[in-house]
Amino acid sequence: MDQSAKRAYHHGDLREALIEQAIASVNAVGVDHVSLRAVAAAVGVSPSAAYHHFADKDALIEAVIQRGFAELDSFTLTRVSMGKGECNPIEVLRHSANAYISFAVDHPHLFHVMFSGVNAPPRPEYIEGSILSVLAHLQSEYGFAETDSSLLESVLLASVHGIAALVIEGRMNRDQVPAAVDMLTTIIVKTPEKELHSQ
Amino acid sequence: MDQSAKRAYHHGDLREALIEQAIASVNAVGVDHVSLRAVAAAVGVSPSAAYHHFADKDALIEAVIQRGFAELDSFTLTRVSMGKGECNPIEVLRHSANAYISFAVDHPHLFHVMFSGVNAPPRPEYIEGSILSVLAHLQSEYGFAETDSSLLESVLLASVHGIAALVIEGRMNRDQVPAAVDMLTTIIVKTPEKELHSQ
DNA sequence: CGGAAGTGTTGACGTTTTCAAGTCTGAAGA
DNA sequence: TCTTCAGACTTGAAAACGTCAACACTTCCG
Repeated sequence: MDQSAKRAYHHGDLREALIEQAIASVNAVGVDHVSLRAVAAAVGVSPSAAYHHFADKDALIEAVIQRGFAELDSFTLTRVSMGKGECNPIEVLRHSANAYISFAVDHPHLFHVMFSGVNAPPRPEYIEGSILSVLAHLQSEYGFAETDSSLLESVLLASVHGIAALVIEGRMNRDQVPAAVDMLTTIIVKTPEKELHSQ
Repeated sequence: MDQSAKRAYHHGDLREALIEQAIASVNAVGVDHVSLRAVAAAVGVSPSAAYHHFADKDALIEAVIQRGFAELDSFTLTRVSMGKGECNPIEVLRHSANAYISFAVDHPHLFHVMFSGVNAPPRPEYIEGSILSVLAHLQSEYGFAETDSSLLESVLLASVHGIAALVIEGRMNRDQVPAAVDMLTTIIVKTPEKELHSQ
């Protein structure tokens, strides 16, 4: 039996195909202009077929969002592990940040849906891992207080995310990203802990 | 003649009323669930009436976005000028940043549409003004190089924007915002310029 | 072999954006 | 004052959308 032959009736893995096509559509025209009917048509099934795999359109979009986070994660991870000789945690953070921003800039519409929740469920995010490793490094090197760690982590994450947003909107040049990331990380590393409390 | 009486046929300033109602709807349910028909009905006109004032639905949303930026600006501005005795530029920046984030958190849906453009036209943003004043202060105090100014400005703006995004999504507690803003500004102020180039 | 569960289709309902065609109104000119 | 006319609004309908009930095919398991 030829398992690669297209079956006329049963698709094989329609759920997967719908998600894939929906991601492509989101990337192409933005989530506002994605229609279930068009996605189904592109995959070659009737609009109703999707309802055997997703409760409604929102459920499909939610699947797209989850897939987006997974792709962001794996993209950042492979980009970081490519420069494998690198052990300096600050350099690792820089690579993570640059990868995160690259992904955002290359998939602006997908990135936008991913962060469109008003009180979204928690998502995986690899970059947090590299941030934490930098903080650990700083702590052993400069003796940062534990209490500041979570706040500093948030500020770092926010800054990286914000740079991505700025670039997507065309308010910051893409070429400036590495310099901005360097500046950000440098600023943080070069600030001794006691300064943080002596404002 | 009673100019406050509602005219049955001619609305008076339908364009304005539509924008106002559209902003309210966006704030209430998010842009995805705003319909032109509902907006028109809420204002008391037929759906087609809107097309005498806007090319299409997207044009109305674009007007909402512009209005959103104007409101963000005026909100930030009045919040800053309330603490008028304050002359320390760093404190002014902190107030600006906190106001910016407050606005975002209080109008999450509006904030989200405002930054949904992929290569958006330039928007006014007051906070840039306060950032610039801080940079000027830093330059005279610590002798920052001019070349770094625009980059540092972007990083600051990005960080503030990113904190707002984090809070909206529920990944950072609202109470932590002042501490995060303090930390961010402190880190930047306490970093002498030469450190920036000695990575 | 036979039926049940799963997967896809058809056709339809209600709602949406959008537009062409028509109606009303207020104001300007005779 | 009367007429006229451009602009503001309505009506009605076309096309597309999300969604669902009812039906058809296919696979798998007993």
